[in-house]
Amino acid sequence: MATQTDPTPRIPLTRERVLRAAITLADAGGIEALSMRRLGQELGVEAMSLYNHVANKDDVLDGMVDAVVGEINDIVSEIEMPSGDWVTAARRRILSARSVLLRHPWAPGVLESRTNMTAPMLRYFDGLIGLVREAGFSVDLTHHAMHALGSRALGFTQELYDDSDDLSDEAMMMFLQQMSGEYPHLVGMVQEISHDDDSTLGWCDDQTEFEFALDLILDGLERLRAAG
Amino acid sequence: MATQTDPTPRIPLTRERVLRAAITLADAGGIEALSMRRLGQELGVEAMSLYNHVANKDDVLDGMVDAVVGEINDIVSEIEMPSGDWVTAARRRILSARSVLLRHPWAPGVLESRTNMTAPMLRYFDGLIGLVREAGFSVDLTHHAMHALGSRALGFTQELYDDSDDLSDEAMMMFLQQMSGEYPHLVGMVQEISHDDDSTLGWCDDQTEFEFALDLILDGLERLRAAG
DNA sequence: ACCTGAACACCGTTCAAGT
DNA sequence: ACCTGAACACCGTTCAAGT
Repeated sequence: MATQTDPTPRIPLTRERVLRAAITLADAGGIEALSMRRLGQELGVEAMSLYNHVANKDDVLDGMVDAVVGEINDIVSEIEMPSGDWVTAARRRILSARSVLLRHPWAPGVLESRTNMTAPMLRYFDGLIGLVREAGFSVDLTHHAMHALGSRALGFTQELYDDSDDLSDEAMMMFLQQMSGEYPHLVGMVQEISHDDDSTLGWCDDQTEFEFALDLILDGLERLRAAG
Repeated sequence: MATQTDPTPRIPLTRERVLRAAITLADAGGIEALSMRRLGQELGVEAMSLYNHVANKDDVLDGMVDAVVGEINDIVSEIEMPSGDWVTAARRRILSARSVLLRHPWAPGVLESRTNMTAPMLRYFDGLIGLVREAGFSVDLTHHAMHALGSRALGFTQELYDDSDDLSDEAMMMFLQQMSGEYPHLVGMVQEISHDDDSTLGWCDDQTEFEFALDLILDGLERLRAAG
């Protein structure tokens, strides 16, 4: 008898495991799929047991964000930096951060709902600040730069319009025809753009638009740096 | 007898009144203070009665956003436009939009949570698109410009860090001292900036930072237009 | 036509009770 | 030390019943 091991020994619940399960849940079903009860269920435990390892749901969300930003920091720290070209260096960091966030679509929304900076975020921004300071940015310009980049520094911007469930091409054309009276400039733009493009899919390439705006800002900042 | 009017005749419930009450509630207590039950209570009615005038809570949120964007459209349509200077014209529109949103602090968050464009938003963007097209923007540059501005076109950007409940000056200095080892660049920046500034209040002026980023983007776009 | 009360199916969180 | 069951105080929403 004595200490015969259980046939399926229960892995002990830890904060780590809770957060990992929460991220998996959110990755798969979106953030609205994440409830304390569902999370407990996923871990084979009652929801109330979770409170032995996390303070509350906000603590879970904080932990999830920290894990994702930690993932970003891991990648960024391995990037080799071309010295003397801060624009390329910053660009690489930011696009790397973006690639991580694309795997966690819920992360931007949760990130924006947290108002306090946590250690991993401080670390990320400390690195970016160091980069531009080394490139000769004044303290003031550095400060403005961080605000101008905002969430874009971490690789995301909230889109105001989601074209993921857009109309078919024919339905779209009919819709535009009807709307051209009220919104002539908008409809004109959409029609011309979708005409140029052969793709049946959405007419906005988020990656292209993100990079366009990023380059616009980085170029502007470089101009201000050079002007002194 | 007959139709003697009630001493306090009840104003009939309408969608309009429901939305107005919802906005008042959110302006005063934040968006988390808005529940269907609280809203009914405010209107002297059971929560369930609201469903005779709005489809559901999402419909309420949609209506609230439309009302605010409508307010923006009203102001923007009255602005006189200096012809031939699209940068100034766009700047005025956007800062006007911002001034409206500052009176409805809940609006940015709700705006971002809506993924479908509604009539007032389409109208706002149609106007902005018309403005830059008239200034000689190509269709492609116009499209990029709208994405680059993003929510900034409507006068807001989500800040990643809220310094509204910041530490006192002394506490801040001690905190920075402790953190300078881990985040040397960040701490260095904050220390230098707060040293330059006499204000005891938060060290970031949101309005200044918003305008800096806006001008950076507008100038970049103007450069691309001119290069053309 | 509009409003209500009761009910349903969910939340996050507490607390005393179990082992 | 950790987990549980019951309970509390909230949600949004439905539906049959009232007037």
